[in-house]
Amino acid sequence: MDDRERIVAGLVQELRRGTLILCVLRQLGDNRYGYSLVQSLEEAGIPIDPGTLYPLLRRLEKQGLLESRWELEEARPRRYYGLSETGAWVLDRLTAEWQAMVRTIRALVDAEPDTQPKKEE
Amino acid sequence: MDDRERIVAGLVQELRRGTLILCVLRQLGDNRYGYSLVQSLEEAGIPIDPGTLYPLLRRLEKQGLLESRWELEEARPRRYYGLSETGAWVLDRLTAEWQAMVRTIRALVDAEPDTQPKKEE
DNA sequence: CACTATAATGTGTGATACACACTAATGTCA
DNA sequence: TGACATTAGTGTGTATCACACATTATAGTG
Repeated sequence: MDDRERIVAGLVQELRRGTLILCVLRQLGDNRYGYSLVQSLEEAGIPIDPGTLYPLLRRLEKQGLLESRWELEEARPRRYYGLSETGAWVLDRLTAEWQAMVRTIRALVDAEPDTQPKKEE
Repeated sequence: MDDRERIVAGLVQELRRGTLILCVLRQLGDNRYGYSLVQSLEEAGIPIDPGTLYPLLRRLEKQGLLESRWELEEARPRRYYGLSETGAWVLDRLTAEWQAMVRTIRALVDAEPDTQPKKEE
């Protein structure tokens, strides 16, 4: 309800942006179908709307990072996704970049902000 | 030149999204003008295009996180920005959310992906 | 058998924000 | 004087995410 809370919520959403792909790629180490990803990410503390995930999966497949196939034998038809070779390579690179970014930002955030406490007002 | 490199570059850019605001807010602990932010962030390993930063600053000011004033006494007129009270509050919250997010993702990324090495094919 | 919940996959739209290219002015130094 | 750095800004295109909505199929309940 607070204005400031709303601003923070927006910024947090902006922060999550992009990390979703990292998380999804990571979870696709073994084959999964969309709905199971929604659930396992939810459990991991990363809620994702199905309306966000499914287009994401299609996008990643079009880029060649994922491969999918319909599995019709089971109780319900499900579309299983798995990392392609390219996808695995990209995941490695992306993970490294993510960790570098975290270190960079930690350096900024941990830095004393008050080394020059004041200037003239 | 590689296709895969281009994909990674795009995803990294997506990762950076949102973190820019965190970094900028953090650097505004003491008053700064736009161009100096471009330079200090560059040194810190976070290059930012002036065409990205200036609209960002105006946006943050419109949201009430920043306050600015023209400084005409110096060699060149510069617009100095500083955190407002709200801005400082938001920065605290955002920093906490960021760190929580980093922990959550680390838990995902550090998890062994090969606990169930194979399924039936 | 109708009705509903839930599993499972998708589509369409709108808000937002970032990158990039561009403009424009002033100071500095060779 | 001319080139370059400094400093601030605008405008446009594109991509992503959230949200609401749609669709099919199965299982369960009265």
